[in-house]
Amino acid sequence: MRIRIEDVARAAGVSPATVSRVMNEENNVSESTRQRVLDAMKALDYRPLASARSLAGNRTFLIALLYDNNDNPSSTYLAEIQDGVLEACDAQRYSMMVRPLRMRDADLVRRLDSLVSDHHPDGLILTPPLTDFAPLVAFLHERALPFASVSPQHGEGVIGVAMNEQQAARAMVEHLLSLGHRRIAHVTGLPSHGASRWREAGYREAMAAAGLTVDPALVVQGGFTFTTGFEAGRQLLRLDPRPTAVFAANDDMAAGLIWSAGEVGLRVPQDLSVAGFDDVPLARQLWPPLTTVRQPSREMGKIAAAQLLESLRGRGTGELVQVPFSLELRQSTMPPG
Amino acid sequence: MRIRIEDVARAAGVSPATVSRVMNEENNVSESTRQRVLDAMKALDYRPLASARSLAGNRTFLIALLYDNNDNPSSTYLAEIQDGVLEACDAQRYSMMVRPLRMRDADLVRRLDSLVSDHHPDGLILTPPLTDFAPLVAFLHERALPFASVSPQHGEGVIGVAMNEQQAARAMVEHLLSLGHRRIAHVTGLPSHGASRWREAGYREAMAAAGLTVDPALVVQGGFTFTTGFEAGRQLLRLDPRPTAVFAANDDMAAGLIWSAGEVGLRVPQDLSVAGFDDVPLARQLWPPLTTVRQPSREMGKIAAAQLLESLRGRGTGELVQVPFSLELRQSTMPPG
DNA sequence: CAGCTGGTTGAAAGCGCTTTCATCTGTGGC
DNA sequence: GCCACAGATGAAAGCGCTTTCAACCAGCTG
Repeated sequence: MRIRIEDVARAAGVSPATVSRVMNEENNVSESTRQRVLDAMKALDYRPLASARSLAGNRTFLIALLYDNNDNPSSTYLAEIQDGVLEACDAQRYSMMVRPLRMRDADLVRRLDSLVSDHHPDGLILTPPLTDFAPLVAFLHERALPFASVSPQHGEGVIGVAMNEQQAARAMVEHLLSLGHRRIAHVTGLPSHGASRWREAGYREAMAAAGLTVDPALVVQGGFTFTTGFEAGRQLLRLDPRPTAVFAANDDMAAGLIWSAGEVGLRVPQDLSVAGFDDVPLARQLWPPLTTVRQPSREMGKIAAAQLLESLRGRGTGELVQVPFSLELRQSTMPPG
Repeated sequence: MRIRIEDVARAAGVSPATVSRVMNEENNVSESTRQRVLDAMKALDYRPLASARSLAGNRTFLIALLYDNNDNPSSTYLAEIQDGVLEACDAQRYSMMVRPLRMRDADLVRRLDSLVSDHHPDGLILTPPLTDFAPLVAFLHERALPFASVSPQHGEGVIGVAMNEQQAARAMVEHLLSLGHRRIAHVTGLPSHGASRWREAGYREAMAAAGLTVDPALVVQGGFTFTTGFEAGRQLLRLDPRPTAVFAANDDMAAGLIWSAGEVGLRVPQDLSVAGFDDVPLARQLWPPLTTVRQPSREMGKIAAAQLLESLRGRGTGELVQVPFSLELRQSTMPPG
């Protein structure tokens, strides 16, 4: 019924061992043999049985995506990362499993342990804020499990992918400055996230470079959610003088800001410019469409997975790939009235 | 190093065959032996190697979650389903893989075929709108692959989970009627989705039961996204007389409606009541918080997976489980001014 | 030209489980 | 009290790959 390696071997006139070598891209097979085997595999539409490969080869062709769906409000962001990872896995016939974890739970490591012991993934992908959670990272090192990180806070010796968020934030604030804004507020995210710190640093850097001192009242702590953005907006719009522009650390909070402006009868962007960060689908769905920093999340997931898979094969550079950001200038920003 | 079945057998004073029988919950093992084996497994913290079980037992302990991330705008909904499925898998030591597909792509079946041929999942879970996509379902039947559906349109002989959406929609519209609204508009979803049809049917049913004829202008076609809700709102609010309440087929569109009201200076709920469907996190994040129908997506994912796993073991009832809905009455609705 | 080397290839022994089949034990029917 | 029989258990043969090890075959070296 099922085509086995033996069938391919027979068709190609070689031994199963040779077919196996071809499948695993070993380099001690002569080119002519290699071609014959590849042809036979294609002709028979051969699909190696994953469990047999795993059992004999002591690897699973499985990677696990870890995320915190509790401290990470934006399921859209995670969904995009996941899609990217899947795409990379697909290309290499790996499969992906996912594991939601909660940094708050005391048994995070135990849950991770059970994942690892039960399924033996060949490697893992960490997403923020898990990337820098010490107990988790320590566990992975202890078990010598390869992993790649998406946007880790500490990038030394880590493989994965990152974007220069500080520089991106600075560029966005410089855009607001170039429109003529001077009283620019900032709503931060959760302090435990690198994203929050980088974006605030970029904001301060741009302001300082423009020779402006930041009024402490203009920086409000948010939590990456619509609601926290909404509340930060209420607080900022009560100020006198009011800010003419607000840079929010993510799009969800920017949406909340726009909403709070509407509540007190201010119009965006005529009375208040609002800029966000991430470019989630919501950004284009808002009214007015949101000026924001585009973070290529899907692409980042794909790169992280590709980096991991490369390193699993003992190839690859094992570095932290930097992806470029871009500013999406839409209708939520304009020069101050 | 690793504890194998043989080690457990030795510790329990039985043969590996018996340990295997205990693991697989076969019923031809004496109770005393069973206990001894279970104790030994626990004492040694034995974790059977999945690939060995798969190879010998001809099953993979793997299920695949299929979704369409193209025609299904709400990544939140999918994320919740996914979490529920994971929870059920976890409990039974199954693992889950995910596969995004696009109904629009001609090669959907080919992509599914490659998933099945490469990974041999023991079963699948279908989410809307894939649940009723004929080529997909036909393929699964042809391959005799077990599957469970979440909210299928045709429930006969299908195992899975569903909610009576029509009844829920009717209840929501009845709530609006009870507040005193008479001119109630409805924004539909994508016509290919059962959700869209059921919700509209519930709306019409409630209106008819109240003895009201539905002005055709009050029913606007949307597409489940914020933007389509926003545009439907613009259209509805231009009507004269205006509707005093709108029931949107999902929360995203309800958010768009609220936004469109703001644009023309109408306040929700004083000038316009808005109700949604699904109760995604956004519903609570909006201002005002959205009155909506709670659909327990996470729970539904969990139930679908549990049903599938039961049926894989040859147990279970193999039916379509009905979950209850509830109305979340929040601040976006009030009696007409 | 014998001996060596390095590159190719195949035979065969597992990897850690499941499952068949045979064996063994205790039970009830006559 | 003996035999047939059902239930409980173990021995052993795989499941479909990978990998070690040995064999083989040029092509060189001295």
